[in-house]
This record gives sequence, C-alpha cells and structure tokens, in this order.
Amino acid sequence: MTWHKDGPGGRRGYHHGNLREALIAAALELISKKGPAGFTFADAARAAGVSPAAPYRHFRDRDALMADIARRGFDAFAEALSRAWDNGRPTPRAAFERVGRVYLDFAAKEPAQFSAMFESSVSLGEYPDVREAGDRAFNVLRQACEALAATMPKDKRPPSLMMALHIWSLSHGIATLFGRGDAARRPIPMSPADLLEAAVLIYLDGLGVPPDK
Amino acid sequence: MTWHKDGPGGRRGYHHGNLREALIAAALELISKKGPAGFTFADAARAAGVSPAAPYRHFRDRDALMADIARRGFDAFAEALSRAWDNGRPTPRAAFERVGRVYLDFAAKEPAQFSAMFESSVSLGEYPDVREAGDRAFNVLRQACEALAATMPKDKRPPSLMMALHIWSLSHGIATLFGRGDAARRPIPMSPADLLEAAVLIYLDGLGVPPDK
DNA sequence: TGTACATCAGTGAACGCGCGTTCACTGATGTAC
DNA sequence: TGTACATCAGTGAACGCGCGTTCACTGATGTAC
Repeated sequence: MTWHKDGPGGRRGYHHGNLREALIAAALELISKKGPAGFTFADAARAAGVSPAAPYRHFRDRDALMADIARRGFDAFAEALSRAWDNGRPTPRAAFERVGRVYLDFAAKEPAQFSAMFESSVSLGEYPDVREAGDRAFNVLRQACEALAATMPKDKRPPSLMMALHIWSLSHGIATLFGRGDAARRPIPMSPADLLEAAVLIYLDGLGVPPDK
Repeated sequence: MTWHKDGPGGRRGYHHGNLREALIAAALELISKKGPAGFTFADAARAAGVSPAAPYRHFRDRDALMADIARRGFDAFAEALSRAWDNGRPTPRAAFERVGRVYLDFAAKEPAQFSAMFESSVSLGEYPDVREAGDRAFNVLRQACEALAATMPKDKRPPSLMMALHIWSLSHGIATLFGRGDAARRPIPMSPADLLEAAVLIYLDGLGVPPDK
C-alpha cells in the first residue's frame, strides 16, 4: 500500500483519492438523512461520484461497509467517553455526570454513527471487531463505576458491572427515545440531558454514593 | 361491510378469508425472523398465499401495513401494562414492579410488534393513531407513577411525569440492549428482569418512596 | 535520469432479479325485487 | 323461493426501475533496473 500523506483537509491518492473514506462519509450522510436502512451500496457510490462497481474494491458488500462504520463509531464513542471521564477528575462523581452527558451528546451529534452502532443489525458474530470496539466503550463506563464505588465504604459497594449496565441502559433508553434530532420524536418538557442528570442523581442517591462534599 | 362472525380460531370471509389479518400475521412472522426491514410488501403477499396485487385492497402501501402493526402493538402493550398495574393492587409498589416486568416480557415475547413500534420508522406525523396509541401506553405508566408518588408526604413527591420518563427510558434501554431473543445480543450475567428490578429498587430508594411495610 | 514493467483503483456495459404498482378481468358473495 | 344485478376481494400479466454483482478493460501511479 502506498501512502500519500493526507494533509489536514487535503485528500489525494489514486484516481478518486481516498474512495474508502469518501464512501464512509457518503454513507453517514445518507444514514443521517434517511435512517440506517436508507441507502444502498449503489447510492453510496453515486454520492461519492463513482461507478457502482467501485465500492467493491474496498468493501465486500454493504454489510461490511456498515460494520466498518459501526466499528469506527464505537471507537469514537469510547474515546469520547474516556475523555469525558478524564480519570475521574476532579472528582469521580463530577466526572461521572460528564460521562452521562457525553453519551447523549454523541447520540445527538452523530446520529448516523449511533444508528450504525445500535440499529443497523450488523452481525456481531460476523464482525467481531465491532463487538470488541463496543466492549471497549462499555468498559470505560464500567471503570468509572468502579471508581465511583470505591468512594464508598467497602461493605456497601454495589457491584460495578450492575451499576454500569444500569447507567448504560438508562442513557441508551433516553438517547433512543428522546435524544435524537428526529422530527418525529415525542416532545418532552425537559431536555434529555436534564432528564438523564436527574435520573443519575436519584439513582446514585439510592445506592448511597456520597455526593461531592 | 359484511361481517362474518369470526369464531374463536375460525377464520372465514371472502375468497381468501380475512386477508387483512393474514397479511399482518405474515408480516409479524417475517419481522421476527429478519428484522423490521426484513420483508417487502410482495413477501407478505406471498406468505399469505396471495397474488402481489392483493394487499393493495387492504393497505395503501407497506408503510400503512407497518403503521397498523405498530398501532396494534401499542394497543396490546397498553393493555398489558394496564393489566399488570391492576389499579395498584395489592400495593402500588408491588404493582409497579409488575409493570416493569411486563415491559420486558412484552419485548421478549413480541419482538416483532416491539420492533414495529419502536424501530420501524413509521412516521408519527403521517399516522397519528400510532402516536395516540403510544401515548395511551405511556399514560398507564404515568398513572402508576402518580399513584406511587401519592404514597409519599405531599412536600416530598417527585413530579410523576419525570418519574415515568425515567422508568420508561430505563425499561426501554434494558429491553433494546439485552431484552430480546436476538442471538447476536451481548450476554450479561443476570437476567434483564433482575437487572431492571434492581435498578427500579435503587431508583425508588433514591426518590424516598417508602418500601412496602 | 530514463525506460519498461507491475500494480491496482476505478470504468462502463451487461446480466438476472425481484420489487412496487397498474390494469382490465373474474368469479364468489350479497341483495333487491 | 328464484332470478338478475351489484359489489368487491383477489387474479395474473405486464411495466419500468434500480439494485447487486461480474467482467474484461484502462489508465494513472509506483518501482526495478
């Protein structure tokens, strides 16, 4: 493989120049416009300004393209969550709230990636790297829960896995039900972020996690 | 419209006999096998043993069929939740736990309807009766929250709408992430029902809802 | 530096396929008299 | 009760369309010498 340096903002390469990236970008664009099932392999090629046979040089089929998008999505997601967690600074509790907000932010700002990750019926069996990337993202949350539990007296610590599953489910539910730009969504009298923040507060109270002093 | 009594289990009618119902049944079957995007109008006709033009006598297009399935799904869902709530008997708290379990049960036992309701991109604007049916289901939960809040001293009652949104989101998150038969799902070391029960317990503790005596 | 060759991203034409949709029709059922 | 007519669910053939996929190809780029 020959590398042409991709300067920032500058693309070049062979005939088209980074068709692989262009296809992914085109697919994301199409997904965000018409949903995860809203484009075909041929559509993506057309949007990238290329013949319908060209994508086959880069992806086995539409599923493989989707899987790649989902994997990158999970990678970006894991990184965003990790950055939000920031090793629990300044306090585990404050950092934890930030992680929740970033979950919703991601769903709101990258609806296409979010769809590809959770709603595209990419087979996790066929594309194990998608599952692995997903697991990495989840583990960021789990680690945060671990740290939060560690602020409690030893005999009162909840299992961090359960905690992480609860927070993940809650965030995911809010994100999918209310958190996307989707015009067709049901309106609610508070922002998804506020809704999540209140729930996490109540939940942590219920667990007995001490509030920041 | 002429009515032929549909005896329990017995179908009859015109040439085919209740093609409308047969199409819905066929679509549900196909959805549960291959996902909400996993069938075409022609597929449904074929599965019902009828020519590809026949469905047009009953539905304007595939979307209309989907919308009908979603609406019925929400109706059934509302009824199941309502039955579980049973007017808060024997105690609001016990009834409330039952409602949560029924949410997951529904997702697990009727994955096809669940998909049609939440993942089929039926336009709520175009099919307002789907939205209305969905609202009815939500209101069952909301009413339950109201009753639960009423067991608390007046000055400590949480807003029931917020509470209902929290429980709905949580249940929905668990259902979509872990609650379906889906072979491709990530395995977790506890049942979705237990996961939800624990979360609801912690959440209600956090709110200060008094446990059953 | 120049030349001949290898590589490989993208072309464009072609194919078979199944879909959505229409149409005039047929034939069973319902009904007016 | 019988007959003539109206209704309307379902037929089957037809259409145009776009998709996924293949293929031999072309032509720009990279590289060995």
